[in-house]
Amino acid sequence: METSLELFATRGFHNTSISQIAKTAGVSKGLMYNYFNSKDDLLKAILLGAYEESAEMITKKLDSPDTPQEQLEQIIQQVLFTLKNKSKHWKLITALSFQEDAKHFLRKDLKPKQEAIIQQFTRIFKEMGYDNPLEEAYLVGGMLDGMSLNYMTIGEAYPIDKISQFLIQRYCL
Amino acid sequence: METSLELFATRGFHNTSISQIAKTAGVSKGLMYNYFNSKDDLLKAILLGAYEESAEMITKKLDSPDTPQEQLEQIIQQVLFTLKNKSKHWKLITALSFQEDAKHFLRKDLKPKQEAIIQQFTRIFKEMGYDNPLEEAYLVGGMLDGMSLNYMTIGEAYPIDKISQFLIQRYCL
Amino acid sequence: METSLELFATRGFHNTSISQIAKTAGVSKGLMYNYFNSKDDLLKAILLGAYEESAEMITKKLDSPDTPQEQLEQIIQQVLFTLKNKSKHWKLITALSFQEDAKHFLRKDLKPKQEAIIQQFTRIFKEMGYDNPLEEAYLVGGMLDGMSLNYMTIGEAYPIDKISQFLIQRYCL
Amino acid sequence: METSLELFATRGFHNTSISQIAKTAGVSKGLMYNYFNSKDDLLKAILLGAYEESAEMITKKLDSPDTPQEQLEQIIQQVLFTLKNKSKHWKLITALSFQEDAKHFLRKDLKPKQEAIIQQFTRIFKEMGYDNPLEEAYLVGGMLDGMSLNYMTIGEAYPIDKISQFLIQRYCL
DNA sequence: AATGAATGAGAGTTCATTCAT
DNA sequence: TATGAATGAACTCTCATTCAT
Repeated sequence: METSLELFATRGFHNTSISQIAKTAGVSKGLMYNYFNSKDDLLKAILLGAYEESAEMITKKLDSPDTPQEQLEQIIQQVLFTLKNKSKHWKLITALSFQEDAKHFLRKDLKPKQEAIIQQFTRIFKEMGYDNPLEEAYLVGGMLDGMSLNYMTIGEAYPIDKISQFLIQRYCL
Repeated sequence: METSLELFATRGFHNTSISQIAKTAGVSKGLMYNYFNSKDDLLKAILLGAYEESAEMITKKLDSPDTPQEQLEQIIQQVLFTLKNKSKHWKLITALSFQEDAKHFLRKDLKPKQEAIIQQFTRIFKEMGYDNPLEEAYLVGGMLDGMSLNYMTIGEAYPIDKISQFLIQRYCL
Repeated sequence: METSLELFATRGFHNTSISQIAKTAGVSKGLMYNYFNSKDDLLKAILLGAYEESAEMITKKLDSPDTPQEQLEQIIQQVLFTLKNKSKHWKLITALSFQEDAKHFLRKDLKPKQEAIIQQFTRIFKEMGYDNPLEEAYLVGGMLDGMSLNYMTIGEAYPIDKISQFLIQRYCL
Repeated sequence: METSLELFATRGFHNTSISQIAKTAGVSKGLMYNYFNSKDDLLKAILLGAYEESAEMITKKLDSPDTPQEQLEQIIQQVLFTLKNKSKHWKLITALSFQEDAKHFLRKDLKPKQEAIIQQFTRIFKEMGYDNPLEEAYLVGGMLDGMSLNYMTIGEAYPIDKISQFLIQRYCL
């Protein structure tokens, strides 16, 4: 699964063959089918793992008792941390979200998570006294998505730390 | 090329066969190879077309003699307009930017365009008297990217007009 | 289709690979899929051909205006002729009738044909004044089936001509 | 072996995997290879068992001291009994007899048995005073084969009891 | 005696590409 | 210019068989 994630994320799902995965992982092609019924099955297993590992990280600290500013900062830091540590998971998920056939599977689980984050943002901005908390939430949410997109495609060449630091300074201090 | 773009964008490059394109376009498989040396070649031709049609739209009005605020609004409107009218182009480009092997080709042309926009933003924010014009430019640029990402994957369910309106109101009025 | 029939009939459907057929027929594996969507499709095409060519031969002369004895002889001769000239078709069909999954397809077309023959026999025996025409029909029908079975599996070593001659002499003279 | 016979007869040899047999029989795949060197070996063992159990049944009562008519009836009854009680064995054997590569193995043992029956029939018909005892033997033998074929492929829908009863009445009473 | 993880050859199938027409 | 029959490499997947335990 690790090798698969690695290859799926860097070369794309359809661009990665089972043979390739098996050879890279140092096992036989046949063995893969002892653990996963199909290539799609393997993908699903990886995505499920990604959800449990990453999506949870993003939402786990949201109900802490801090000030709205601190909460917002925590979420941003959390997104940043997840993005850096689980970049392959997110790269894969984002890439798949462009494929019509994979969408159905992703939508089911991905959408609620996204909406939960937007709701958190909205609540926080409301507590911070903003006039249009929902719109502000969408702005910041979009900002984080855009930041992620750039980091995922460009990688370390994208000055993610400086930007996120500026974002925090802008909204939380 | 039109049919190819349509299919590549909705079904994915690897998920679309030459036969499929030919049949949809109403020509023979063989004829395609009179105009394009390979499937990759066809993709490159489409991407080049996409650049000429879309990327240009984004940058064309930047040297107009308006106020910085008006210039910023114009760029945002331009991005919005392009996103809506050339959504297939951008969907394809963005989806491909996740694949390591396609990156080389894209990077070459895509990066300068992106940097040009960031520079425009930076100049504008400097003229508007912002303290950290570069960082501010990255924020707004990221915001537009995030907005685009959401629109490309979610589609009309994403309230792109309301959000972009709010963005303009926030920065330009 | 000719090569496929040959191989399916002698080696069995599951025992014959597409590669084998293609190589024997002197074409590429890929070409097979220009004409047949799948191996099953190929089999169906062959079986349909078999029906049109053979089953028809068996029933075509049944409404001739001869005496019952002559009619019976004609049917027997027809079966014999078909068996000898289309032995591969019948070998394949009979072999398949043992496979649970092929049965559905075969039953649909095969059963009516069989019943038609039994009915012809019954009518003939009734006209010939037999006491139990239906039972007699089943006997002769079974006899022909058994004769076919032996001829299909043993081949020329089975004295089919002598036996059918005796059968005719027994019932028709 | 029991499970294998069951599966081979109903689903076909090539359609039945070792895994399937092992799972159905409740043992491990590996264990099967402690008792049989290969899948072919397993098939041979089953076929040998089939011969010992079934073919013997058919011939065992032939040298009884009854009248020819009674002997003939006994053989027919025996075939009928065997067919009904060992239908899976015969189904498998008959299905295999269509495959060129299995033939060699089957021919060796099957042919003598068949010829023995024909000889018995011939002797009986000679004792009964028939003019062409050998031909008559072939007719009745073929009749039994045809009856078996129909019963094996159609199953209970084939009126085997009525037909065999009529056959007995025809020749033995 | 018994297991099942592991292998690899080979199955059916797809598809980018070529080329005679 | 235009076709589509033909190819062959590569794909996903299956399964008989082996072997360390």
